[in-house]
Amino acid sequence: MPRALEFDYETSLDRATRLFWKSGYAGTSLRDLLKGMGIGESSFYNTHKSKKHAYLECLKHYNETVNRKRAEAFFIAPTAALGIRALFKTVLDCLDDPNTPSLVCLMAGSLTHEVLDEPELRQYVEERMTLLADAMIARMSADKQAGVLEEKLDPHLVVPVIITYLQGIWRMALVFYERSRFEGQIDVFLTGLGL
Amino acid sequence: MPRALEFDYETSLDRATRLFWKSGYAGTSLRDLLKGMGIGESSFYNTHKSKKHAYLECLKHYNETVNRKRAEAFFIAPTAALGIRALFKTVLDCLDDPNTPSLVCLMAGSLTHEVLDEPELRQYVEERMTLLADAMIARMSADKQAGVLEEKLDPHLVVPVIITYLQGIWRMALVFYERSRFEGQIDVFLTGLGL
DNA sequence: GACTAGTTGTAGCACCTGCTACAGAATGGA
DNA sequence: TCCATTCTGTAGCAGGTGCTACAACTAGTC
Repeated sequence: MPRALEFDYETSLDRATRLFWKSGYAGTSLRDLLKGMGIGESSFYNTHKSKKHAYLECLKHYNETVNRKRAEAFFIAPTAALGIRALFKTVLDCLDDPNTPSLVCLMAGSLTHEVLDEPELRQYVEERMTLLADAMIARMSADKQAGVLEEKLDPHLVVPVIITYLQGIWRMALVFYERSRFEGQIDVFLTGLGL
Repeated sequence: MPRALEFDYETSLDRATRLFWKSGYAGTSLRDLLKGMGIGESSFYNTHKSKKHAYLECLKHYNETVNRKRAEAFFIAPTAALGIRALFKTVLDCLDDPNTPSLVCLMAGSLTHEVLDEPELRQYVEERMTLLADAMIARMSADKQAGVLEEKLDPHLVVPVIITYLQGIWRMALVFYERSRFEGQIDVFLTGLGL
């Protein structure tokens, strides 16, 4: 091994993730990235095939850190219903956190032409969203069998509704955000669904 | 009047709108616009101060045509509840229409940093969204007074929930769209709210 | 100490971005 | 017919884009 990397890959990736998170894929130029990551073009292209691939790595990193915590909040809760409420709470906490780079989740922010038009990125986003949906569906089904959840509730129908609403929240927050209002609206939404 | 415009302003604006609608603000270059509109840079900058202002004009044009029909569907319906269902139907019809340039409403697609960071654009989007919300709230309040709508339903809480869900739909459609599934989900969502 | 394999900084490529300057063309009124 | 006024096409600017070529550097191996 003739020469070691002069920068820490993990921290540079974390910085890149925050940059993409803040301004989106197209809104973050390569120069912005390099400056934020603290490396030069050579180092960048030695570790990332292209800007697109770097973005994909950032998406993965984001899922393994930020979204992982959200998923945990869901799974730790004693019931699916409480888990979903916990999940929404993490979203509001994120919106409130002054440390958060942006009012859109990086994954939710990837639901745009510019990202979805790239097959590799699209595939990953689709994959991740189905993964989340399937996990929620499984959890709710288990609750139903255990008798904790109303029998008439169809997880295959309710879960997509929840995810859709979640996406809506990330968009609305960009325009109007006020915690108490959002809390009230989420409550109306979830109790309506019977959760 | 020394010389008349050689192109029709309205049709050129309509074409521009469809281009922005298809690929978003940043995704549509000035060259794309000119080509699609069938005019040269001189003509463009004689009628539009800048690309940003042209986008604003397109947003207005979109609201006066596409969104106007949606609003009409809402107001024509005998009750607010039916109006909201009619509104959702127009959205699904739009998603199904092969003539539709994109699976995101131009207004919903404007809920991005790139657009919202421009003060003039942001102001217009905010204004339009509050306008729609207020109209829906007023309609629901009237229905409540008339005894057509459940008393316990709070329009100021329910309407934002509906709009949030609407935004979510426009995002989810980019990833997974299937009419029958969406119909089922919308029904679960609205009946949950008591509509 | 030479060799080799890897990393780094610099300079620059070809292309695209929104936008402008300017000459030429077309039309009305005097 | 000349003028003024407006429109249009062309050419090009200054700056930004993602990316690459290349020389210099750094380390471990022989």
